[in-house]
Amino acid sequence: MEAGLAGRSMKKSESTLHDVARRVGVSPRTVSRVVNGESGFSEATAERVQAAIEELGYRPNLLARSLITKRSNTIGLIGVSLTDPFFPEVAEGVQREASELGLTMFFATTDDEPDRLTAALDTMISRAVDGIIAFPVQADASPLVKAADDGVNLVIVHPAEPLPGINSISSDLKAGAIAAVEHLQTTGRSRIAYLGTSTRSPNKRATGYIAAVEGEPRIVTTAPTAEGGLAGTREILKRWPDIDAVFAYNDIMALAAIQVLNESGRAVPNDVAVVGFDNIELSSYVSPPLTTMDMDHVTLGAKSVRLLHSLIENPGKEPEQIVHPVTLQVRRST
Amino acid sequence: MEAGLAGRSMKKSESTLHDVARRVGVSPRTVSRVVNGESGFSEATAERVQAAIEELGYRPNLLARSLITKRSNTIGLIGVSLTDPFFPEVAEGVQREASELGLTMFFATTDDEPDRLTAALDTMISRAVDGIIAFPVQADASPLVKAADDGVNLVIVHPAEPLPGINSISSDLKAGAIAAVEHLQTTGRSRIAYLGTSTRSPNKRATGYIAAVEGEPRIVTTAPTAEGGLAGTREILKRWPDIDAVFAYNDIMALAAIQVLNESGRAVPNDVAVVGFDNIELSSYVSPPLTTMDMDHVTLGAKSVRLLHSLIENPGKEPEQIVHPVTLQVRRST
DNA sequence: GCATCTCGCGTCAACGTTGACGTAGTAGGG
DNA sequence: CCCTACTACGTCAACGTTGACGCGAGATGC
Repeated sequence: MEAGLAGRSMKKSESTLHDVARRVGVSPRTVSRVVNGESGFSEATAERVQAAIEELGYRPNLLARSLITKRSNTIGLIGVSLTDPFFPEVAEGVQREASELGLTMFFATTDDEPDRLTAALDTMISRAVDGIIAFPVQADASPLVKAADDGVNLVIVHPAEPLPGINSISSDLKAGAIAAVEHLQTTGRSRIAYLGTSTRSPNKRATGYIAAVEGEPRIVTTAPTAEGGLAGTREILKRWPDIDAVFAYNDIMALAAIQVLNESGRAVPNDVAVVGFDNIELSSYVSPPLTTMDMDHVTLGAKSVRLLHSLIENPGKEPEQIVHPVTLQVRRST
Repeated sequence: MEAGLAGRSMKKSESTLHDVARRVGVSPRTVSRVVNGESGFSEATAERVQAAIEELGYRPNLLARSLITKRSNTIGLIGVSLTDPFFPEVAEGVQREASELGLTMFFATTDDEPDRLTAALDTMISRAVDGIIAFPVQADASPLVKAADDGVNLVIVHPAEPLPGINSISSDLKAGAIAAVEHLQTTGRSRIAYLGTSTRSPNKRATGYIAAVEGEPRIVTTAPTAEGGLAGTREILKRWPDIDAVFAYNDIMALAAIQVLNESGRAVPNDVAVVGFDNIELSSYVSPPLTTMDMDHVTLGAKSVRLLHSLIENPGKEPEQIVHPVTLQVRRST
């Protein structure tokens, strides 16, 4: 209501509980009760306090609140890089679920450098996060293990190796591989090759393939890249020219396989069916669109928040290792 | 050194400056000085303090520190969704630069809902961020304007419309369009059509095209989607069958254009050259790989952090509108 | 009519840190 | 020998909030 040169950039000096209290003529403690919806105040005071809050543009200072309550309602998310194809999806799921649960999210990436992982953990812990979700990929997980031992609420998404005693959530890769092979079998394929990779020793996809395939497994291992896929597929055709299906370790390799199969005069899917793994975006754009296994990273992220939340709410809860199903995405390559 | 049932999950009770101080036999204030690298302590005490910090696993409580210093060394990043094709790149650039500057990042998405934008701003401000970067896309920017008026350090990336008095950073779309057209001209094309869209009124790309093209502009506007691209390109061919180049509003439309051109018996790039805009990932995988304009979102994100940082360090700094260049990515479609 | 309870507050201390200021002891200058 | 300056601390209050507790007034129970 004041005349003059108001407007423009009035840097509103943050007001506090005390300012509101003074305005209304009650104690700060009473304002605090109203703000937090506790009991112990009359309807009339509540209204006057609310009015004063509006007028002053009061916002609670969550730092001060957290300092005393020992709860910040924040969680941290640590990943490798947003240029990784899956991490944005995981982060999206984390963000959605966190927002749903009223949690604010810290975010950091490590580029798989152990020092940066340690640094990210340190700052987040120093900022009193209630818990941390990590999607560490290849990196050395020992800083994470140490944090968990220190009592930090921690959930690891897709740990590279099993970490007993630590909360984690992984995709059911073996079941996914079995589903892929079974899909090929039910669509009439019987000579199914596995275009695999040997980078990690106990490869769950390979295990699933071996469990599901009938007769002698046809396995070639190579690098998990486009080049590896090209070479590996040629090797497969040389060793078993009569195959009628290829199950690949990932979509990039599957696309390479399609290319080699076409070059060799085999039509996909008529002569040879191809199933990939990962459901990268590209796989729905190529011709023929690729049948593949989808890990549903968004849901994976959301689930990891729910797990973390249950840790926060139930201190001393026993660690849990959740497996998340992988679903078949049927397109035109099978 | 203690025997017994130690190990396992020793929830290390957070230690404070007081604990360290007691251990060393100095005052907390002295420990604080050592931790912050201030002056006023001897080399000997510093060493003993450091040792005690190690032993106790002391971490400064950044909430308490921020509460009193009024600086949190945190910034917030608000975007629409990580499923948006560009936001992860912006976020990656923001994260890298923030990490470089010692800033911790809050993160939130809005799905273009104004209420969620307001909510994200509110919590971040309540958590005393030093500044906020927003990548709002279509949403109503008024909550952002209000925040800026309240004195929040704010940088908007790619504001939908110019917001005078507010710090922003945008891609130089007009210059990009000019560069695209000039590239076509220098490679010998003279009858260049623009496959545009009419969603936003003063379209910078259209302006650039009109400025650079020689003779009468050939413009068709349609929806900025694959379907729009198909229909628009057919319209172009009907009206100007003799065109030798198409400049599209975005890559999706450019890819649709290539498809229609091929169907009409025109070879790309031999008969007609095509330039897109955005440099989406897909554009390097298609055949022929698409020549397009790259907005370099990672650098854009990094620059926005530097701008925000300068705001934080220089209170009262005049608002700045930065334009970031768009670069030509030549591939095989031209 | 008195004890008891509940409501609607207020008071005080504490969370872990740093800013402002004080001070004992030593060094150096004249 | 005194004054000044500096070093190496310590003390105290404050940041904005909430937990623990206290207390008077009115309602309720018997």
